[in-house]
Amino acid sequence: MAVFLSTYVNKIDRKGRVSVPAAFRAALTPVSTKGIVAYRAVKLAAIEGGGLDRAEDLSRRIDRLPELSDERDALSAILGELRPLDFDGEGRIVLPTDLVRHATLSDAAVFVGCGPTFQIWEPERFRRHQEEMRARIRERGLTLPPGETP
Amino acid sequence: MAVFLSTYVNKIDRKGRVSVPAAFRAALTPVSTKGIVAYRAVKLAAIEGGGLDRAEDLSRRIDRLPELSDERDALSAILGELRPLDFDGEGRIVLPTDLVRHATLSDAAVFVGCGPTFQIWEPERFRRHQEEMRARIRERGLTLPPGETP
DNA sequence: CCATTTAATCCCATGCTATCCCATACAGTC
DNA sequence: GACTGTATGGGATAGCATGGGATTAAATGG
Repeated sequence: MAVFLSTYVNKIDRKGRVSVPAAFRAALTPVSTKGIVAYRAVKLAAIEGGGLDRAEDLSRRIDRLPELSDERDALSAILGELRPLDFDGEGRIVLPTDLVRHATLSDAAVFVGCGPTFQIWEPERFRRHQEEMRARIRERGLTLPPGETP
Repeated sequence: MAVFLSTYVNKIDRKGRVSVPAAFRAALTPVSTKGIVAYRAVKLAAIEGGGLDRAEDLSRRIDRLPELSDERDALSAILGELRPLDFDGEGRIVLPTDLVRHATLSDAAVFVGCGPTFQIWEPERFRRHQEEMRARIRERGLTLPPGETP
């Protein structure tokens, strides 16, 4: 699966278009070179995105939850939020207005790599979020899960 | 995994390029000879770096945490900080401006081997830091744990 | 069912920046 | 003292982000 790293800031033009960073486009798997999927982040004022294959992945994972469970009902609602967004000839996407509102985007968008997914933030909001996360790691002494032990 | 040792001082040219010490490049594992990853050190005014395989490793370990968990949200913010930096034909990298600012670099960079990772410092800052660390060992009477006994 | 307006898509032009490529200096080695 | 590899500098080039029209598709109203 694709791995998104690093952070990029791109402009949103008056038509609502943004270039997806070339590095992110290059990271997409061959099955999803035509575009990405985007949806409102559940707990953050940001847009969450990933390759088109992520839709399938999410669907499969939710399908593992017990049927008729509240948990499943809630999480499967995410699937309805997924927006496939195709690139134009220059590797740009058009951000749907409701996603723009959810992330309070105006004229610039920060693309943040999160491994198998990425996030799209309003610059100032992202700066604050990043500081908060850094502080949380430092103060709570969060540590990484260990690597594989075969 | 790669092992970085010793200390090297290289110049930063007006384009922001620095040669990664040949010894460090040689220490990289075959899977990551194309470049390195760099990120702001969490507790120091320095840049931390390692092989590209380190990024994959981090991503894989964070991906083990359940999605939508607070812990994952915090730790995945680290991935956005990771900058994959490719070598040019001469083994140089270009340091992103925000990393340069974080480490207050200007025209020279000190590469310090720290085993599986390395650090990049502004020369004068590094000198002070080094003295401080030596003093801490002396004053607090810090000791090394013994080696393994198989 | 057609006409008119609106919105979305495609296509090309531009400036910038990062990347490539070659050229030089310098040091250690044989 | 010639040679190899490393560090460093600078010009040329290609890729990328961005902006603006033109063309097409969709939505709305008659």
